[in-house]
Amino acid sequence: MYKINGKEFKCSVEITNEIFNDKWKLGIVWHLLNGSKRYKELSEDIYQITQKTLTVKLKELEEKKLIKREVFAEVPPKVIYSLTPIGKKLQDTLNAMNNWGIEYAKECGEITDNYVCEKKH
Amino acid sequence: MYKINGKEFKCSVEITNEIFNDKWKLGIVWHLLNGSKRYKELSEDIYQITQKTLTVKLKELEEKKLIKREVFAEVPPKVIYSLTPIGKKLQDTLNAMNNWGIEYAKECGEITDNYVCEKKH
DNA sequence: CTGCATCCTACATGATACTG
DNA sequence: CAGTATCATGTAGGATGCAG
Repeated sequence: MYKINGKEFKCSVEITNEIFNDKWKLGIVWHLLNGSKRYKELSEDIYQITQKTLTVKLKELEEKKLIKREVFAEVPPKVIYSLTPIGKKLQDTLNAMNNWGIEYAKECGEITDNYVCEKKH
Repeated sequence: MYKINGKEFKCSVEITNEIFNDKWKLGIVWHLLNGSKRYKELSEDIYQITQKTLTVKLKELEEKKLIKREVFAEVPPKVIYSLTPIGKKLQDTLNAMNNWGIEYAKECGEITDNYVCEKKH
């Protein structure tokens, strides 16, 4: 049994599932696994996320201590987002999800192009 | 690039993320990795899911070809749910999520008990 | 560039009752 | 036992505009 911020979980899979039970957070982490990025870069890299949602999700990830936010006092402003150590540990999970997605596409869909994300893990 | 049921995905992580972008499906698969189960067993094992939601999620998993549904013509009725081969391949992903959840609890929460799910992988 | 403030809607989930 | 049928609701996410 686990307790995080007063909330109880009976199984550790529940923890991971709840944190990433949304449309975008996993994708943000996936992109940050390539290295630190600015707000603008993320908003360009992550297909079709709106600015508002990106801001919300980055804040959630920061609150959950998965990413670090660094503000540079410049004009124009510059903010760098990067993964914390525990955030980086999501690499294994994301890799497994990535591999399974490919398997699933082979079996139940089609691969229409050789373009595969813009990852270089 | 991938296409599944007419829908396009730019990255295989997106596929996995979209399928499991809900509160329950991953947990159902996680339980079925222990072996086939009846409807009733699932509804008892999976903490606090309602019957309606369980039915909806089982149907979705079946449509996506992750589980198989077998009906036995008996009275009272008997229905067995089990993972398909592609469903079973989620083992790696679930294991990774399980491990990460434990790491996260160690770092950002607390482990209040030695009870860890009822898994025996 | 990096956000925040509003308004709005769809959908996932829950509560409850009922059935072959 | 294994579901269906209704009704209700919270909230994630989108659209748009503004700001330091």
